[in-house]
Parts: sequence; structure tokens; C-alpha cells
Amino acid sequence: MEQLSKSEIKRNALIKATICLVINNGFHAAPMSKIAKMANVSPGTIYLYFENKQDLINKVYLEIKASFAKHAFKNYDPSMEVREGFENIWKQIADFKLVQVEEALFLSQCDNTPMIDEESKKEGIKHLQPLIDLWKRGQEEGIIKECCHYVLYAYTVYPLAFLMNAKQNKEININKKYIQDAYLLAWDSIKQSK
Amino acid sequence: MEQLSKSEIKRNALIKATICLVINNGFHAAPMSKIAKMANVSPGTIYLYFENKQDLINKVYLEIKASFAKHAFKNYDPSMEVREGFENIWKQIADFKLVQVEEALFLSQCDNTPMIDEESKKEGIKHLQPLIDLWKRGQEEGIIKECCHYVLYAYTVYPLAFLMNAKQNKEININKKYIQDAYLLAWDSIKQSK
DNA sequence: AAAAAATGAATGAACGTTCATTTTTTATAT
DNA sequence: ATATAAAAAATGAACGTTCATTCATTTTTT
Repeated sequence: MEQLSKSEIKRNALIKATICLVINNGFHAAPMSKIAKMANVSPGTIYLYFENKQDLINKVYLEIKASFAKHAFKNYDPSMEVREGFENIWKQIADFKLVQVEEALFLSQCDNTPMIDEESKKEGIKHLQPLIDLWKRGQEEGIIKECCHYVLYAYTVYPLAFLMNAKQNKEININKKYIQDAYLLAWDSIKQSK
Repeated sequence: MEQLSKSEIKRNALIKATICLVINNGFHAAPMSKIAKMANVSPGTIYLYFENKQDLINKVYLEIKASFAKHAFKNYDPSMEVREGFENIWKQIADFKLVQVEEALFLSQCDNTPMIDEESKKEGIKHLQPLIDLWKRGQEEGIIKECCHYVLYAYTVYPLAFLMNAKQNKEININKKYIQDAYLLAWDSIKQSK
């Protein structure tokens, strides 16, 4: 077990509380006072760790993005074949969204609203570079369709956000077979057809 | 040109202002006072047309959803063949998102945050029934993959939201060929492979 | 002249943020 | 070990602002 200092514990509690309130109530209904209460901290304490509310939200976003990327590329190695590498990364992303439910919902809220600074958003995208590089390699090898990485992302990774939302609302139930089927759809959409 | 009564004009101006402020600043930074100012109306007047802020947001959402569905199915006829019908609907949806940019961004914000009542969200989904029926028919004919309509939506319609967001941020440029390519990806992902 | 629509100043609640004070931790001396 | 002092961390009441909403009054329509 990692040793966390007292201030690290508090900072983490603040981040956790922010995520929880934002995904359940929305940014507009996640006041600093409630965040403090949920983290068992005084409102003033937040300002020892973050400059202001915007800074808090930006930092939460960037730290989740980093943890997301770490998870996504955990087992990936650029020496892998394109198809294998893509399956590996895609399934790790799906796993992140299944296990780190709240963090994933927070990211999808950030990516679809103006609640994060443009600058932080740009920063967050950089983490996905290995996936973009993989796609480029796949295109050079004639394995992946010749479209920009925005399209490739839109049809492979982005759909997961919709499915996780539906899962959260108990509209669907996601198991291993479900993930496998979804993966095949993702691959079918971007693989170069003969 | 349709004849609009004075109160219809005012109501429309309020809706337009709400959309504009929410997509640019977010719900949390779209106060009633600003909405009123942008619509050239007094703050008190909003309450002649809407019960409160939540009701305003819900109604804007539902009315955009209705207009979205109308556009989506404008040229669709259930007697069409499955592939033809799908292409027709998908391209109309893409067109809506390209032309009614602000409305589409508003919807994507609503669908990824808790800013809309669950009840209104449920109501909004009903509009897509013809597309779900088409998919079911396609599955019976063995043309479309056997997965639930959430997956089919996630891999065909939902990706458009990501692309339109990227377009809005000037990260990509969308033209006719781009739409055609994106359509082919959508179709490739859900069509039953032999 | 009566009715309906619209106004905008007023209201009270809630918000983000600050800062004088208190509590806890760390460093030093006994 | 224990006591003491300095430093750091945390507190929460208070502040000024902004917000959604109301309603007595005015303007417009019938």
C-alpha cells in the first residue's frame, strides 16, 4: 500500500467529491461549500490546494485524463502489430470506463461542455498520441482506412461514452460479450475493407 | 413566410438566447438576466413563458429534439429498403448537425450532463422510434448486426457529435466528401458482414 | 375603458472567496 | 522522553456579489 501524506489524502478527497457532485448534479449545482462538506474539509481549505473553482475543475480534468491514458496504454507496446495493438488499447479504454465509472462520466461531461478551459482541453488530448501514432502506422500498412484521426476516434473510442451513459441509466447491461461485440463494431468501422 | 404572433417571436428569441448562452458559456454561466438581455426582454417576462429556469431548459431541449426528429425523417419512408433508408436518415441527421449547429451542440451538451430532467430525456428519445424500427427490420433481414439499438446508435449517430465538436473548434473541416466517408464508416460498423 | 402583456426594481437565498483566528505539525532545547 | 516555540495547515464566520424569482406599476392591445 502506498503511503499518502495527510495533505495528499485531503487533496484526493476534494477531487473525489468534485467528481461525484459534478457528474450527479452538474457543474452548476456543485458549489464549493458542498464539495468541502463531502470531502470533510472546510470551504477555505479548498483554496490551499486550488486557486479557485475553475482551477479545481481544470486540475481534476487533467489528472483524470492522465490516469485514463496510463490505463489505456498499460499493456501496449509500439512493437505490437497494428490490429493487436488497437484491440489492446481499445479494451483497456473500455475497461477504464467500466471500472472508473465516475471518472469516465466526468471526462465525457467535460468534453461536451465549455466547463473546461480550452487550454486544458488541448493539454488533455496530447495524452492520446500513442493511439494516433498507431493509427498512422496502420494507414501506412494499408490496414486502417485513410481518414483523419478525429474520425477514427469518433467511431471507435467515442461511442463508449454513449454506452457507458446508457449503462449508468440502467438501460443496458454490459458484460464481457457485450464489450467484445462493441470492439468488433469499432474495428469493422475503421479497418480497411478489401 | 409564416406569420408569427408577437409572443411567438418573443418566445423564440428566448429559446435562441438560451441556446446561444448555454453552448458558449455552459448552463452555470447562463443566468436568466443575460438570457433576457440577449432576447431583448425583461427578466420578468421569461416567467410569462416558462415556469422557471429548469422548465425553460427542459422545453428548449424537447423542442430541439422534435425539430431534430422532423429533419431526420423528412425524406424517409418505411417502404424504403433498409440500406437506403438508413443512408437517408443518417445523412439528414448529419445535415441537421451541420446546418443547425447551435441546436445540435445544445443537444449534445444535454445528453452528456444532468442538466435536463430524466423525464424530459426519456421523452426526447421517443422521437427516434422510426430509426429503431428500421434497424429491427434490418436485423430480421440479416442485413444489420444483431446488437441492441444502443450499440447501433453509439456507432452511427453518436460519433457525429464528436465530429461536429471538432469542427466547431476548427480542428477539422467538414465537406461533402467528409460526410460521405463518415457515412461509410457508420454503415461498415453496423452492416452484417458475410 | 377594460384586459392582457411586459416591465424592472426589489428580495432573499446562495454563491465563490477571504482572512483573522485556531489547531496541528515540526523543529529545537532541555 | 518532555517541554516549548516557531511554522504550517486548517478553520468557518463574514463579505460582497450574483443569482432566480416576484410583484406593484406601466405599457400595449383589445
